[in-house]
Amino acid sequence: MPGRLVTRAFFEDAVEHVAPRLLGKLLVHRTRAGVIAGRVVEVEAYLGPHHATLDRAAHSHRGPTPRNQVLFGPAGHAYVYSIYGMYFCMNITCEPTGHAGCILLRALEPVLGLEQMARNRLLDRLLPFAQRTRKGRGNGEEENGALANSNEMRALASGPSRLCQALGITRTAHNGVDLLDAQSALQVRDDGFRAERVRVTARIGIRHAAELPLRFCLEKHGCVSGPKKMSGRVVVFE
DNA sequence: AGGCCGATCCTCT
DNA sequence: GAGGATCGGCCTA
Repeated sequence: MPGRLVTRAFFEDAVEHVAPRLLGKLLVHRTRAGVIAGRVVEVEAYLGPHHATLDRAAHSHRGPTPRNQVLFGPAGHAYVYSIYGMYFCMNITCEPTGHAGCILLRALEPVLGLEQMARNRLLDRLLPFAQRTRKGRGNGEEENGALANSNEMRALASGPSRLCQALGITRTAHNGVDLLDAQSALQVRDDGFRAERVRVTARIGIRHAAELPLRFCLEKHGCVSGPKKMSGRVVVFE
């Protein structure tokens, strides 16, 4: 398993604060077929109903329901829901118990298990690419900008439902899972990667509260989803 | 590069 | 009964 487990305290903070810091962390899935892992390169924050700003795009904005109850529980757990009858999206719960702030994972850079990702995504034409790629064979410490920029790499896990499909994340198997437990099949880990330039923009694909600047991505990273031309502003981390 | 469309079904009102 | 934190295919330019 690459890197080290992230701490609970990291996620027990205000969601707007945690979201940009989550960029660069690893989402790791231990499966029978082997370890599948990706680096978080794009996220969106969703505000709980306790927040001063009402976020009508958040699933929690009218309070707890059977679907969203995980959001009101402790930080560092997976909230996985199904959408459009055919896909899943995954969030990570933040803030103390009772506060429903969460972070939607929107895109990963494939790091380990690229061949399994291609199979899970039903992209058989990408199997040769995944086998050829160093990272796919598991010795993947090296960062290769050209590879991260390739259409093949982007096709694997750029998009909230694509990344769930690539890692094999489903609601029945993973909703409510503790991502910070060494026993869990699904974990968030830190391998020392530090984000330098983070772009902040409006969130994608929502009707309500569409103007809030709550989408965060690694600046100029080839695996970020959505339009290539981006507005918003860039924040430099030291 | 960007816009429109249909698939498909769960959730909440 | 309506709508949705999407995706992939197909269209125009």
